Amino acid sequence: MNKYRTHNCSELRKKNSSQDIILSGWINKKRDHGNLLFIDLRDNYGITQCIIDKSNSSFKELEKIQLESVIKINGKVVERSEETINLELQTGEVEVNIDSFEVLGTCKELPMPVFTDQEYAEEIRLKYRFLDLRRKKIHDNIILRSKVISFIRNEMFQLGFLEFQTPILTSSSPEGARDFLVPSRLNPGKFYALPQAPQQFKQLIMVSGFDKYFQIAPCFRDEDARADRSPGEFYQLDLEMSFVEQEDIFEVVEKLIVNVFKKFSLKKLMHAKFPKISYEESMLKYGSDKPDLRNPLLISDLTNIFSREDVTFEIFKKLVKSGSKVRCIVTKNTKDKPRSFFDNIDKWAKDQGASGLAYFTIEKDKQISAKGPVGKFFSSAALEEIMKITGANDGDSVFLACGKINEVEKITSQARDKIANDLDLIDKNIFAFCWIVDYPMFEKDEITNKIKFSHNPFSMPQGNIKDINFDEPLNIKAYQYDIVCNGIELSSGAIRNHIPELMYKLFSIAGYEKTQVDEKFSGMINALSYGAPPHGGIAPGIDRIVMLLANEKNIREVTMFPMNQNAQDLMMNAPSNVNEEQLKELGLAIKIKK
RNA sequence: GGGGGUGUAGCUCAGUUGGUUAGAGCGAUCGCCUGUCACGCGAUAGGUCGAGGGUUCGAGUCCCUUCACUCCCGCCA
Repeated sequence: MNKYRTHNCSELRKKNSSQDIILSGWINKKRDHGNLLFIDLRDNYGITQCIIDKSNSSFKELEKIQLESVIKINGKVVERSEETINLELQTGEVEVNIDSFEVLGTCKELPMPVFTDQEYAEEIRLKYRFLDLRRKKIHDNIILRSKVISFIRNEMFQLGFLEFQTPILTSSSPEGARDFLVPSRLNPGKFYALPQAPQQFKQLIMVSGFDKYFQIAPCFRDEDARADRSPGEFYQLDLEMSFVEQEDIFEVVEKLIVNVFKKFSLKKLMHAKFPKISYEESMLKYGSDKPDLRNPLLISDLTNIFSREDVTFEIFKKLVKSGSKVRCIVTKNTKDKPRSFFDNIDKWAKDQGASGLAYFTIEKDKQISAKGPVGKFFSSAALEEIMKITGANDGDSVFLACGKINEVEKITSQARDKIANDLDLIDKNIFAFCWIVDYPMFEKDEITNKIKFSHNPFSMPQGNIKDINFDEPLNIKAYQYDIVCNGIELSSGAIRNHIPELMYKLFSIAGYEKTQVDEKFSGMINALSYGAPPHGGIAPGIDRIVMLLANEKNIREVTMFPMNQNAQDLMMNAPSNVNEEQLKELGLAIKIKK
């Protein structure tokens, strides 16, 4: 028999009555009646109420033990009387009469309470993460994470995938995020990089003939944090398949995602089959390549309206003439909303750094007219045209933004969220998935005006390779795709370019010489010239999937030991200084800019 | 790198127009209490009001600087 326990803290039931048992756990709560003491004993599995009174010689001693100390209890299970049953506990029909106890681990005065629903500052939570993790909600989130990952593993094995590990110490690559670097002792002055993703390795696995690979892969990117983005490291379900087309990947991943979300959440899926939206359409209708499809508001383009004679909104007309775009959002039946509703949105837009959102409300008397600050600039014929384009009716309002295309896309995208939240249009009990497809292979860098890869440089361009017009690279689309759920980018993938000549060609468009490609991607470009199968894959973000399933807005709520926003681990004190000896061995000197 | 929010007891927070000795709940310590499950009652301890500077007869409160945490922009193929 185990010396610490015969049962865990959620096991005991009526049928155990009058058994002598041993429990071990943390003191969750004490209720001290002076001559009678209740102790809620907690472990990973649950809570059991234990009881002792002054007739027991260890009563006084137990009374004084701190909450969150770990104790072992020898006692007898007894049925509770009818009126003292606690239905909120799984073990609530019984309790344990304590015979004797032993302290296994004492607890100092707590820096923060453990048994409470109260929220408290993240700084202290992270510093005492081991206490924070005892609290029910986050404890359950972490257990959920474990279950989701093991479920995914099983599904992947059943689908015929093999799990492989890939190196953590690898080489730095151009393109993409900032690398974390690790100095090499044996090769002074040289550095390893932590992988931003096992991208090249998984392609090499395909070249090696393994056909279907997956890994719950740690990925490292030295970029600034967001609520849904850990600084430093995160996990992807990295997968790759040989001899596949885009649709084959979609089928596998969509099935997997649907199974995971159905198993671990009660929320409904908005679409049984994920809709496919082209990048271009998404940017137009949602202003973003990660649209929240729960949000019914759509964006329309009204640029052409502003070249009409009967529209006299001169500020916009002038901007349109010099190449600006006008986009709008229509809100249904908002004619009776108070002025403050509209002005708040305009003010909010200005706070976001935009020049504001003009608005009017469509009214119909004998003919169509527009009310509101800029309503007078539109003739009824122009308004009818706007109604045709946007599907607006009388009683609806139109919010307008004008500016360079990127600016307009950004502000209308944010305004979609803002207005939908203000009007409470988003159903929180739904998961709305979609595929974003047909990404452009290249884009123009705003600042340098140079052509660069818009996503993954290893993606396969669309169309027949002989027919691709490389002279207009901005028109080349790629077999590149994302999964988006509720406005969160869940994964990104592509059919890969496995043809070395084509790879050189594309890299040359992005300004890389052949020799540079050979040097930077030596492992892969070399491998592709020894018989590479057509292949493709995708990498859903594990942390974000669990975040959605746990209904959390912050990724740290589903991460066991997260770093803070400045990429510091407050519990382990990382990053930290190293001593001279270590630096010397690596041939490094510290030069801190002030 | 830039913008917003927050910072008062171990924890969560209140603190009026700038005015006496900065308060409450939880926690801690001590005492009372034999059926609680957020047990109850009483008492005690606990404060660099994030830090520095300024205005003022007087600053938790007003001004300037700065630090920490957080949210957002940039960034994240």
